[in-house]
Amino acid sequence: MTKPHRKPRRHNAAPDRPAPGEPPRLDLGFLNGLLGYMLRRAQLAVYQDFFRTFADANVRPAQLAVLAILERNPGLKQTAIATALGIKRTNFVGLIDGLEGRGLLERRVADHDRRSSALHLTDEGRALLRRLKRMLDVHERRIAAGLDDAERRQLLALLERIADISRA
Amino acid sequence: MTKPHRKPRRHNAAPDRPAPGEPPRLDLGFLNGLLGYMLRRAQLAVYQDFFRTFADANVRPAQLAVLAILERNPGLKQTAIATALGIKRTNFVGLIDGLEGRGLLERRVADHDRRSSALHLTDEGRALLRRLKRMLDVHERRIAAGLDDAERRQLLALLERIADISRA
DNA sequence: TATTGTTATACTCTATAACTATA
DNA sequence: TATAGTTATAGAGTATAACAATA
Repeated sequence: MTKPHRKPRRHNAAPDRPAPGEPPRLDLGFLNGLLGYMLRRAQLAVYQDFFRTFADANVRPAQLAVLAILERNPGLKQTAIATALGIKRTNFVGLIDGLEGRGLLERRVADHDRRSSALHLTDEGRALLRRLKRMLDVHERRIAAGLDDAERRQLLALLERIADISRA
Repeated sequence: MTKPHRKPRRHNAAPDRPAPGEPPRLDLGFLNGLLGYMLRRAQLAVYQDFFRTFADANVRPAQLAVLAILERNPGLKQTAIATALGIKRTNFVGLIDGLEGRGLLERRVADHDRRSSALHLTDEGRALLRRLKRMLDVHERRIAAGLDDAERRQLLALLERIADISRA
């Protein structure tokens, strides 16, 4: 998956190449009409817009997802969030370290189980989240710009059915 | 993006944890109803099925895409394919090395420009492609299992409109 | 014994910089 | 000067293994 990773870091010499407006339109053979291929292209376009939108706030999709879940479920255990998001708990550690280091959330020893960390948003985290929700609104409107409300809802419903094939 | 990377390599001791059927169903807050979030989840499910389907053939999505384009456009230059797929030419080298090393395609010095490599499928590449197309058929039917024909076509159309926001 | 959080580590994907051989 | 292919390298994301503290 082509993830637009970061803002281009400024170095000292000539880059690989400037992206020339559009990729050459050539016949993609049987790729056309494949759900997997179109899904990937759509996801890529959305990620592009996401990174552009949240560059200032320096927030990545997984980070926003954590904040969103935590807003609704204060005190949730670290691993519960990780599994809900499909992230291995081992990779989740660094993600939470980052958010905690920025003062957006804090780990508290959980009641009744001193192994687990219960996560809580800080005031600063809640404040940032308010700002992020406004940015998200802009982002969402931009990527759904070509769709009317009924189409947007239908796309969401169809995507949900695709996403659920794994538990069929 | 959570890409199912490889077949689990067998090591010598206990793994991180067995994935227990389903992630706990908890309230995801404002993530629900977001195009970007549902798109990611759908893409993930499709990738899961793709890797499962093509594990035997040991073919990844980008590799299949190259073979598909090459079948329709024999002799296309390396960089033309790379840009069409949104892959940087610098990262494309290894991909083509792999396919060439497996005898599936070959690089030929292009007529009129000895800098470029014109890519051509070998007989072996064409043979594998026939097999891959049958596997792809199974894969595609599986991920679209919950949709009738009209729904599948509509999903493709909606995805295409999302994918095109970048060139708006 | 099993689970939570953690560190260490490896592989893949994507990115930039710089080289070469051609044009 | 510019372009095609290439190498080297770095940063994310995701994977497994193993350990300490706790259950």
